[in-house]
This record gives sequence, structure tokens and C-alpha cells, in this order.
Amino acid sequence: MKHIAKELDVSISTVSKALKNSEEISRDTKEKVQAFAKLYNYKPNNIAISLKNKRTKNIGVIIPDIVHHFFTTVIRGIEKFANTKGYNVIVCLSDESFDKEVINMEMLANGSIDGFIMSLSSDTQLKNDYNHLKEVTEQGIPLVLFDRITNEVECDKIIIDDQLGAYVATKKLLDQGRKKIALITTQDYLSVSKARTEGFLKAIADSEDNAVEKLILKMPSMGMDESLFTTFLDGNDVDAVLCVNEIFAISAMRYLKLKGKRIPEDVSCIGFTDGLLSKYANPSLTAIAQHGDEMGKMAAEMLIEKIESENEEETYITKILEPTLIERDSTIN
Amino acid sequence: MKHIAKELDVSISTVSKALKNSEEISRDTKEKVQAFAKLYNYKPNNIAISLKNKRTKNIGVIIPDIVHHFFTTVIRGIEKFANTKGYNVIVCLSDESFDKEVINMEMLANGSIDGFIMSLSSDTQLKNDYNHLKEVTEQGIPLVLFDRITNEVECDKIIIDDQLGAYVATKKLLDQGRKKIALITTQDYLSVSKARTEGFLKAIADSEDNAVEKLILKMPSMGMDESLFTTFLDGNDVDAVLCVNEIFAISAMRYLKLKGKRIPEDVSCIGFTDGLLSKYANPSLTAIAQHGDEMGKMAAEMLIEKIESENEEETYITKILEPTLIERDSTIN
DNA sequence: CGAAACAACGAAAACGGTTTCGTGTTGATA
DNA sequence: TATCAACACGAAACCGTTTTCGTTGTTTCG
Repeated sequence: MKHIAKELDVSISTVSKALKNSEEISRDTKEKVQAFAKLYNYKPNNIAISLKNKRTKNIGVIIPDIVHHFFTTVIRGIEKFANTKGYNVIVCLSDESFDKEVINMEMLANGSIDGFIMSLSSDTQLKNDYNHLKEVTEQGIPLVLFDRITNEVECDKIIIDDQLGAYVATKKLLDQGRKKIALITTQDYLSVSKARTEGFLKAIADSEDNAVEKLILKMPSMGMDESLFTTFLDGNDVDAVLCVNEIFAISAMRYLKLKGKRIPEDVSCIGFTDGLLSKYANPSLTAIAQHGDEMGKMAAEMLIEKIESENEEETYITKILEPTLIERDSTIN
Repeated sequence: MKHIAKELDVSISTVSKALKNSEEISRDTKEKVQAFAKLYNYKPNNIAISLKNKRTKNIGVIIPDIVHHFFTTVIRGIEKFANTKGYNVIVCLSDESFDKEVINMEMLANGSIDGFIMSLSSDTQLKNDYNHLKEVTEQGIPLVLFDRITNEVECDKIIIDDQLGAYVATKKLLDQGRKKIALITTQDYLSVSKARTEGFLKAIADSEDNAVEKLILKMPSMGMDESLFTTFLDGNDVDAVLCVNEIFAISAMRYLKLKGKRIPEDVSCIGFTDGLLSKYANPSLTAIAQHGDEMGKMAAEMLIEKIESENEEETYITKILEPTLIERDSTIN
């Protein structure tokens, strides 16, 4: 701009206004300035604009893991919507660690972003410490929590109804006449695991069928522990399995097949998260779709709404998406 | 800072220096200022610092698709390394579209980032138009291209040796005595597909076994076209299949099994990209690992090196990573 | 004791824009 | 002809920091 101003012998103010097509400036000058701007391929400096406006047009996304189908679909949803609104997405990975989550938030909270979208790390949910979130909201930075959320922090939230998902899936298994149903899940401190377990138990309780046996295996970590897994499946002759993630479900199917079980004839399997594995498994896996794209889109929508809204009224909402049961070949039709 | 300055009755300059532990400022004042800063939880504004330093500590990553195992591992690699160096990662998705790629680059090139890491969209490789990349490099913004690259642009690049990967995989199939080997790939305008096809052909040529038959199916798009696929496999009684991605490989295995073929006894299968599908397929799929994490890490390393190096000497390097053949159950040991 | 050296700090410019508030020129109106 | 809008533009403050270059007041030394 300085350059153009000098070249055209006008002030920087005039250049600025001319480029914004201000009514203040004569048609003549505007055309000249704009022509020069094109010529010199002038592009306004985003940083300077951000400093002036106190708005960066960046949104920070903090997730535990990116090599995970659900999270990537959420990011895609966020990115797509954010882009239409002129926002960029800064992605940080907490790697399931509380400390990294804190560091990342602090890194971004110093003016780099206009708002956060995040899903809690397992470590954070275990520690149950949300001070870093509270600090951010107290600074007035909008925050949207998705999927792995907490009630300890007041902010917008979006989740799928995990309990309902598990309920519907379990009901599906019951309706097929399954009597010995296993739930393979993770520890309860993860908000989603807890909700899914509740849905599972509720469905069985609602069935009022005393012949139904329920079994629950709580895996210690997010990863696979083969021995726990096989011991559980060896010791219990189940006829249905509901797993809280694809990996558990695929592994269960594989091991059951190894043991000579036919799927779905002998054992029905359902897994949470409708990812690639479910689709391409053999047999393909009936799955509870979490609609990550939609979730991401809505999270971005809620966040940008908050960012751009003038009023400071603190009304927070929690949106609950309905999961969908995608029926495939691992359950009987 | 203004606040602290007023409160302590010193100048803003003094506050700034005190916070940076400048030698100019007395121990006494420094302690006071730093204490106040802690008290008021002062955090420097990154935007202002960026404006002053002309360095944002952000790196822009533009990839065609994020719901793709290889790309997510690359992002993870980038993010991890970048974070250790104090950089944040802004992710943009081109969605395989030339236009979006251009828009994203322009959005970020106006001061939002210090450098780019990107992988070309298929659309861009088809159009063969790289002016947006050239503009960016001419502006002096460092650029590192990975995986899907072009020779049309002078910049740092990093790829895996796709030709070698295909060569090794094909050789593996030949060594097993396979005589009728299929390659299922995509169109040649994708740099990686081309290289893989070359490796495939080279391995067969090198074998000097005239009994070996080679077949190539070029799928029209990135997605699956079932009819083309099945027609090809029905019409050719192959005993080995090499696929340029997991989806093709898994689909091939599934269809072959459907036709009564045993894997690996009757047909050996190998796929590019060692992702989740390969690991959890049944049988598990022998795969060519592309080391996305490593690639991402190195890309970030190269980029940050360029960003932080003082000298303007234009020396660009291309790093070539070696792929690894991960042997699993879809090939004979 | 005067000059030089030094320690401690502040004023102001700079980064690249936006925006408010003038100000000087016109032309129309009373 | 004096008055007043409207018009077209410029000066300067501002966003929050950094940094250069003074400017003080105090030592130190010859």
C-alpha cells in the first residue's frame, strides 16, 4: 500500500479506502488505485488485518489423535464449513495427553485463533482437570466441545447420543434372539464409553428377558490387549458382540472365526464408528455411524456463530446427534 | 503490557525489555514486572509479534484428502515435529480440486504462514498447471512438496521410491512363482501411479521369464468402479495382484475369495499403503509401507530449515525414502 | 573536579493495515 | 456574496509488540 500510495501520489489512507471501494473516494481514484493493485499483485497482509480487527479468521482444533477415522471426518466437516466462511483451521494433536492439550491450548489462545473446537484427551478425562478450558472461556474465547466432552465446563457442546446408539444396537441383537451378549469397551472415565455401556445395559434391562446374559469386558487402554481379549472370548460362549470401536469389533470377528464360529449365523457383531474397516471387513461389519462430517460441520457452525455474534449473553447449548445403525453382513437381517 | 506499565509507572519499553530479561533493565525492575505479568496472567499477543517479526510460526499444509490413512500419518509426522519447533500447523483440504488448491494457497500466502507443505491434488496433476506454486515460491515462501509432486516447480521435495516399492513387491510375487500378475492402478497422470507402474513393468522385464504374463487395469477415478473391477478379474485368471492402494487390494481379495480362490494359495495379493485395512484384513494384507510419519517429519524438518535459514541460496533437494514390504498372510512366505 | 563510562530507562518508529476526524475545494443556495 | 453541503482526500491514532536511539543520573578515573 505504501508503494502504491507513493506511486500514485496519494495517501495511504486513500489507497486503503479505494481498495475497499469506499464511497468517500472518487470513481477516478478508485480505478487508478485498483488497477495499480492488480498490476503489482497487491495482497493485503492478513496479520496486520488480524492485529487491527482483533480477529484472526483462524479456528483451533485440538483432538487426541488424527489417525482415526472418526476424527478425520470431523476435521473434514469443520474444514469444509469453516472455509466457506473464510476461516482456516489450525490442527493440534494432544496425543491423548493432558500436558500436550494444555500446551496446545496456550499456544493458540494468545491471539492465534478466534475460537476452539476440541475433543478431550483420555488423559484429561482421567485427570478430570479442566482448568485450561475454563481459563480459555474466561478469556472470552468461544469453545465448542465435541464427542469427548465434560459437564465441568460451560460451553457449547455437540455429541452423538452414544447411549441411544448402544441401545439401538443392543436391541437389534436382542431382536435377533441373541441371549448371551458381550460388550467390549474401554474404561469408564471416557465419557463415550460410559454412555455406551449405559445404553447397552438399558436395552437389556428393557427387554425383560431373564434368559439374556450380559457380559462386559473393559479393556485397559485404547490399544488391543490380545490376551485379555482371547481369554474373555474363550471363557464366554457368546452369541453376540457389541464393541465400542472398529478395531475391537474386527479383532473379535477374526478371533471368533478362528474359533470356528460363523458370523453372523453363530455370532452377531456390531461395532461403533462406521469407518473403512467396517465397510471392508469380511463379513462387512454392522456399525453405528457417528456422522463425523455432520458433527464437524455443526461444531464449526456453532463456533463461528459465537465468534461473530455481537451479544455477550452466555447461553450455551448442547446438540445431540442421532447415531445411525448401518446394517451389514455381521448381523442377521 | 500497557496495563502493567501504567500500574508500575514505567514505560512500555521497559516492560517489554523486562519481560525478555534484557540486561538493560535492573534486576529490581525486572522482578517487579515479571511478578506483575504472572499476577495478571499476561500472555504476549502472537499476532502483534508476528507482525513485528514477519514470522508467524505457522506452517500451511495442503493435502487432497484427510480421510486417508497415508495423509493423516503425514500430518501427524508434520505436527509432531513442527510442535517441537514451536510451529503450528494449518491444514487445508484441496479435495482433489485444482480450484480449491489455488484458493487455499492464496488464503494462506498473504502472511498467515511461513511456509507450505503440500501434496498435489489429482486435478492439478491432470491440468498440469502449477502457476500457483510458482507464484508462492517467487514470493520467497518456502515450499516442500511430498508424495504427489511435480518437476515443474523448483522446491524441496520428498517422496518414497514408488518405483522401487512396486519393483520389490512384484519381485516378491515373481519369486513365489506367480506367472500371471495383475496391477490394479489409477490413471498415469498421478505421479505415484506412473512410478508404480514403471516399477511393476521393470520387475517383470528383469525377471526374463517369458512365461510371466502381466496385466494392467487402470481405474478411471480414485473411487471403486465395481463393474470394471469384476470384469477384469473375471476375464483374467490371475495368480497374483498388486494394487496401488488398500481399497483396491481389499476389494480384489474379497472378490477373488467370492470366486472361490484361496488367498494366498491360489492368488497372492499385495497393496500399497500399510494402513489399518491391510492390518485387519482377512487374510491380512501384505503391504508396501510408505512411512507417512517419517515423511511428514522430514518434510517439516526441511521446511523449517528453509524458513529459519538466513541465506537465500536457492538449493533444492529431493529426498527419496525407501518403502518397506510388510509381509503378511496374503502372500506366501 | 571534570570528563568519560555506564547503568537504567523512555520516546518514538516500525510492522501493515483501518478508521476517525479533520480540511481544503467545489458548487449550489439564500 | 456570504454560507453551507457535499465531495475527495490526508493526518494521525490505533492494534500490541520490538527495537533503536537517545536521555538521564550515578560512578569511576585521571
